[in-house]
Amino acid sequence: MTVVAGGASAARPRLIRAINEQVLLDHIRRSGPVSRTELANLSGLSKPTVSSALGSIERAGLVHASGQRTGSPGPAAFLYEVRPEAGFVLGLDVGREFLRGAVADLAGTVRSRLSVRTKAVDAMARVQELAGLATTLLGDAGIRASQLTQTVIGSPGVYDPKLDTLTLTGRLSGWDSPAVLPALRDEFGSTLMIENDVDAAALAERVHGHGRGVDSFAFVSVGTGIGMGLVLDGKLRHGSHGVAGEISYLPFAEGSGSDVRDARKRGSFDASASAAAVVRAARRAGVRGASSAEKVFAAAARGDSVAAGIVTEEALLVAKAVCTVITVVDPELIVLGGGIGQAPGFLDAVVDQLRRLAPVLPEVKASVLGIDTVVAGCIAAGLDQAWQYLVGQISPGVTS
Amino acid sequence: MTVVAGGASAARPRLIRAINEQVLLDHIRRSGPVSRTELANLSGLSKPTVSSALGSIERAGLVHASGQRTGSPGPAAFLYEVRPEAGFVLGLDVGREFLRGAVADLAGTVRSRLSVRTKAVDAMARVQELAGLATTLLGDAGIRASQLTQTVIGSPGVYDPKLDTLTLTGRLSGWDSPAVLPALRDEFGSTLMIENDVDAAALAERVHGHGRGVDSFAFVSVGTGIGMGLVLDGKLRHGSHGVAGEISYLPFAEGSGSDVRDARKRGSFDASASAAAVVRAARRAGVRGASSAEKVFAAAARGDSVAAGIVTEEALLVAKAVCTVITVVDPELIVLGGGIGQAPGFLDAVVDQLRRLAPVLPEVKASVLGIDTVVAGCIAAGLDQAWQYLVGQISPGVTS
DNA sequence: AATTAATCGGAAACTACGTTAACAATCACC
DNA sequence: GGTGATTGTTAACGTAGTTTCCGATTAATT
Repeated sequence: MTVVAGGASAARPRLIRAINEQVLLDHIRRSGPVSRTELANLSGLSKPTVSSALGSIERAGLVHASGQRTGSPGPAAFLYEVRPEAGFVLGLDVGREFLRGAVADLAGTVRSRLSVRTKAVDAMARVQELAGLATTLLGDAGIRASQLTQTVIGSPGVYDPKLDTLTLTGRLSGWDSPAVLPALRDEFGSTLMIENDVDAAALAERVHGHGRGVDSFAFVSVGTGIGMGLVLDGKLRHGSHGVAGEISYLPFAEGSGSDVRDARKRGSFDASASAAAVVRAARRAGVRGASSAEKVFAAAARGDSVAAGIVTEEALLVAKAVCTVITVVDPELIVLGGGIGQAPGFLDAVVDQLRRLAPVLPEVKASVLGIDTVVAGCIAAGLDQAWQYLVGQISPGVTS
Repeated sequence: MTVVAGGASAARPRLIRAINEQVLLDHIRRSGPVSRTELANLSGLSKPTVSSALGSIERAGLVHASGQRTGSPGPAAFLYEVRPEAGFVLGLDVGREFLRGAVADLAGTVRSRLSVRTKAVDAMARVQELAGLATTLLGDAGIRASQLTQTVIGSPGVYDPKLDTLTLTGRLSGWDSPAVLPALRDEFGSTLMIENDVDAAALAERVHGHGRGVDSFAFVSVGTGIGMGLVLDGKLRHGSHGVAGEISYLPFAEGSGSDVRDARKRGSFDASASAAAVVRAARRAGVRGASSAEKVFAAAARGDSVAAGIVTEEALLVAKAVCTVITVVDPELIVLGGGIGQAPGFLDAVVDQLRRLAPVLPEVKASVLGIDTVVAGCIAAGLDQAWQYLVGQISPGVTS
């Protein structure tokens, strides 16, 4: 559906060409190789119009004829598909222990993928490691840096557009220094985009996970840290200061597992509900071998009633956070992710608590995506951006 | 800016006419009486196009020439403005004690306004009272019911589009009965729209209050009940089940003032932070003459340190709710409304608490709108809807 | 009072875009 | 090899917007 927004500006005939080109591209992306006639049926446009618009798109290099379909009566139909080499996207995930990355072409095919353990001791060294990883990825994929249409870095912290800095970077020490952003821009050029890591994971969920076809959902990640990515009306919401979804700052000052030193720095909710908090609480309660949250959950699964109590307590905390999200934005779906969020049985424990707390119970699911989720989300965000850019290049002078 | 949404459909030349007609209408609405030439300059369209499109709009009856401007060289320019009689909107506010309402024309001018104290003892009697109020308002305005383009009722509770019922109606007893909605539709016809009362107030804030020109803001109302209206990207967010903004269900189970009987019915946060909870807490603390929240606030203002403590406690609760909203959606602005929210000094108390809690501090303001806010919001919502409908009628067959 | 300059509204000619209808070319199938 | 379905193009037409030009009108100037 075409929507005319609030302060609309006047439309010219070119606009409708631009819209129709986008419509055709959308269909080609979704349906793979298709013929002109099929595109006419899919889009509702007439055959001559499809031919004409497709011509522009083809001349711009975004699609190409990939083959012919025979077998049916009549001439062999030319099949058109996205030209993968029309653009490349680099996605990078900056974690505290690992750097991960991948290069994908415009069709979404991953051309190279890599994870490395970080040895960097400060922020600038980390920037250099990232640049090195990027070089390796480009080399593996056989791509020159100039061919990159878009680079997306998924990182802890939020980008404040008004201050043009990264803040609230939590466990990634030094990453909120004002020098980091210029250094990154210097390394990766003007096509660089920075996305919060959990927001990127939410985008991956939207493209590859439970969020497919869902208009509004919240991806809640509980693990080493706590965060949320919010997709409303199909668009990721960053917020006016970039802090939308920073639920580690929810004002739940639970006594039990919280650590006051963490509260100010990473948020009081993070301090009481992150993996470290689970371990702390388990140790205090006397759970043996509680060296990690996984082990506490495993103990609970084995029947350790004290550990089970810790797990229930944790489920209550997460349920409160989810309830908060429901009462504020009421999404269609909640996806739980992260080491704790995806732990076996945790989903049911959260839903049980939620039933008591929330005014309505939306769908709640555990993420089925794996370790490369953030990279996948960065790629997805980069592809979106790259498409927008390339589509804008088809017929210059059209402000859509 | 014109935005093409996700699953866009093909565009035809007619679409651009439809867009331009809307653009012209927007300018006429905003700028009052304007000439063709001025419209051409405002919109960027050429004079012949403006003349042609304006012709369609005029023939549809949405605008009319209201006069001529002389004084400058050249022929007198015809001035066009919205034809007020092209549509009428009825807005009604269903409260526990009062029913309020107003009738406005398409230009937004209020033609009649009325408040009555309700005597209804059950939901059906209340529906009848509403119908009576509507009849009086129409009579006062000299309008027939058939001339109403849109009727909007602001009411406690939320409309669940999936179940087609009102729920969570809180203090309005019987209002969530499944018979209410059919009865209302029977009385008010197919143009009836139901909006949550706090959401309506948020819309009023957007049109007449601090929300003017602000893209994303939250209107938080604290008084007899607690609620929020959330405007994101210029649009009111209802949520998938209609419960977006029902912050009375925030999982803050504060011990002090809460009443367990209320918690399940109206939400645990309502039970601990509504006006009734303030009075309960004040009485327990031994504040003399604490018969209403106003009196507790007045005592605090006079220097009663115990009452001041209650007020601080209340400010902390509200700040927690606001902090929650910030961490979830990060709006540009928070507007405090309602009897407690607009109480003198309360704003500063909340901001003080917020500084400690929230990851960022957005603008926070107290509403300056009065008792007719909900009605004004209903009128605003109805006018929007009426415009959409009437614009759709100009050139039939265009799916925008 | 006559002339000048500015402005308004519209008509003519042209461009951009999409639609329908007709058509030649092609291929599977009988 | 004929038949029928299908593909992609061409031609004619309708809608919409733009530029250019022009007559008519009015205030300001001479």
